Amino acid sequence: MKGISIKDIAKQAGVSPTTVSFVLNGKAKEKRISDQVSKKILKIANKLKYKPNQLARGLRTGKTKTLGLIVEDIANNFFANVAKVVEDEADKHGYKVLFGSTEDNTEKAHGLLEVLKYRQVDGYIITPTKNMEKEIELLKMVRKPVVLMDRYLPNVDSHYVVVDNYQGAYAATTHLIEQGYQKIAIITTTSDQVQMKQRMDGFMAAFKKHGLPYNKNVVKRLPFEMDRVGHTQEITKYLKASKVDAVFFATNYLGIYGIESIRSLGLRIGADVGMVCFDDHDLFRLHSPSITCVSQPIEEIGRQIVNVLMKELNHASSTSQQLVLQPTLEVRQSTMKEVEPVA
Amino acid sequence: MKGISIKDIAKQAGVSPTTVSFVLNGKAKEKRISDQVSKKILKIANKLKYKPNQLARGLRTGKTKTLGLIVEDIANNFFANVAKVVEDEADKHGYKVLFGSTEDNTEKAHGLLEVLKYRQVDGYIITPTKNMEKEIELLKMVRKPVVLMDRYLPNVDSHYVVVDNYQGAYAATTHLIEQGYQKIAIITTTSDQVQMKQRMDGFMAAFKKHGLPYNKNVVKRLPFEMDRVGHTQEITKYLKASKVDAVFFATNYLGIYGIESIRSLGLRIGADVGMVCFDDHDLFRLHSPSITCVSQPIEEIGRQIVNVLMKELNHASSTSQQLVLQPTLEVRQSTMKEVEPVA
DNA sequence: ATAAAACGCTCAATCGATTTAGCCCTGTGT
DNA sequence: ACACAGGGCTAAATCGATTGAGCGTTTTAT
Repeated sequence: MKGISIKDIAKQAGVSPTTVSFVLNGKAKEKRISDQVSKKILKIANKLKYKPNQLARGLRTGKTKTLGLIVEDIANNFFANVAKVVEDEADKHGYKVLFGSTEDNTEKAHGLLEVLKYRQVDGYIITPTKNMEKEIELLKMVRKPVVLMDRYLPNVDSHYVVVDNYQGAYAATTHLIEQGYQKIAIITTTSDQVQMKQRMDGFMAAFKKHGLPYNKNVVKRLPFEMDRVGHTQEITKYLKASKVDAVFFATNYLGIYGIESIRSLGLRIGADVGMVCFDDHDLFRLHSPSITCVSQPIEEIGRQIVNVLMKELNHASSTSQQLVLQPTLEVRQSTMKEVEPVA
Repeated sequence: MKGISIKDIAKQAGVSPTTVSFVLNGKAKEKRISDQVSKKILKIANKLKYKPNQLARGLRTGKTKTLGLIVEDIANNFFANVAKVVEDEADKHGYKVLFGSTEDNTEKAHGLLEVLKYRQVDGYIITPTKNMEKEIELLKMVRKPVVLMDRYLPNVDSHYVVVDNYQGAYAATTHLIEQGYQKIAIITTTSDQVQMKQRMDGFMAAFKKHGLPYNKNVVKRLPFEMDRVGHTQEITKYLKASKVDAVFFATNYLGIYGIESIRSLGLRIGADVGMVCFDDHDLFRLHSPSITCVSQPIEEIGRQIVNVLMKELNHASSTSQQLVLQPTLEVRQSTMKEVEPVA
């Protein structure tokens, strides 16, 4: 079941494999191959539908034309959407994508990197977990392009594409305040990764700016590993105990659990408890009442990630490309104290 | 930045690369390598953290330990969730996954297959588009294991893992009828692929069984390529014109568009228009009113897909493994004519 | 005692493409 | 007439692992 190889073409054209390789790699001019021979080879290659064996090529050149995509959770709406854009864009450049989910677990992330490394992927797109500084540095050492996404590592100088988490959270919180909510809380993860920290900071900044009393009770942190039931129970418990009148959920899945929790308490979203969530979702758009959220420009995130990576793959730059894209606040019904008629 | 190769180990152990290869591939006994040498090699390999170069190995053996996953849309909730399970399971067997979305477009699917082919993936997981019969047959010819998912091709004898679309649709429709809805419609895709056809058939069978008048007006078909706006407009138009009192949406994204449409008409889901959707979604669970749906056993689908594929990769069987898993009807508020108090 | 088998390991070819070094030929300059 | 410079192409090494054939030594069988 062998495919067409460079030898087959060489044989048919009556030339050496070397010549075929030169021509097929566009080095005909540089290597002074005559036009006649070039054309003949091209024609035959076309006729035979020759496709270079990527393994052989990779073995020789060290380039596999493969990217590694390590996300937190490929089943999550945000990451799945980014993955799609990434795959699409990469494809345009002739790259394929290997993927894996970390579940925000350092061990899993480590395992994924390990595998991708000895699969010799050319570049990495990584949603880093904590304690990944060393591994990222290591990749830099071996000159493998890396683009971090969704978050970055403050102590590592690397390329990254993220959104302005601070501004997003600040705008969301300010919006809640301006809508007249008084006792506002933030529900976030236990993780102290930069994107979460920035969302916290944006939240707090809005608090300060408007002179709201800030204390540790306004923050509820929940571990990523906890399951759905655990999350909703914890959120429900917290909401019942703390008597807040609005909540900022720091990620999309927390927002989803949050909706469940608020409703299980018999409270009306918007009227009784305002809510904003970081990251959009079909669910937020269509929920009644619809959920105000900080929407990330997914298309652009994906495009830029690949963009940066391709630039690096072609000619490594000395300075890190660090893109901070602006999210948009999608104002919906969950932040209206007066209940709007359901559309 | 070369990695550790078999040669390095050979040198350190004072043996030939051949011997190292034998030992590392568990052929020590078979190839009569002494225990001392075996152990020494193993120890050195461990110390050096040797990982075989998959490219070289693949070039020689033709096995890449890579699977190709071709889905309709990786950003779709269902496929993203299956992808996650697949990646996880494949990983357990030492396989990595390359993925791509077809958008249900034959050309795109063809392109993906082409790429995966000359990337020499060992096995394929495919959500086939129409007119893929030839390509699947071709893969069979070259003895590449293929498992179809979500749907299969009636004219091709292949492995597949799907759900019982007929039963799912039958149960959903019967449920609508039993809830007292009279003018029931189905909104589906223009595609005549088997999963859609079976959902249609299940729908119609329930109609017949209960003596409901069936005519072509109860069916509305929409093309996959249409965008959100187009979909909602068309659905809205149809609902307004046809005066149905319940709708069965044949896929999750149609259901999502359907919710938008029904609401834009100012109708109450459940009370004014009952609805059921094939395939579950967070949105359906949390929507008010919550949406009754036919839920697919995603975990098991993913596990079985990999399961079947691994069996084939180890020893090709002569008969096709064709798994039809049972979906479950999740009864929720969207099929209650009396409006329940929103929880 | 001697051929045959068992041991324990290695040589070298192979997978398919890339790439360095270099061969032979023709034409130009002197 | 002779060196030298391209022009046009190829041989062979290389990437790292696998594998069929085989080589020298010792043990077993007859």
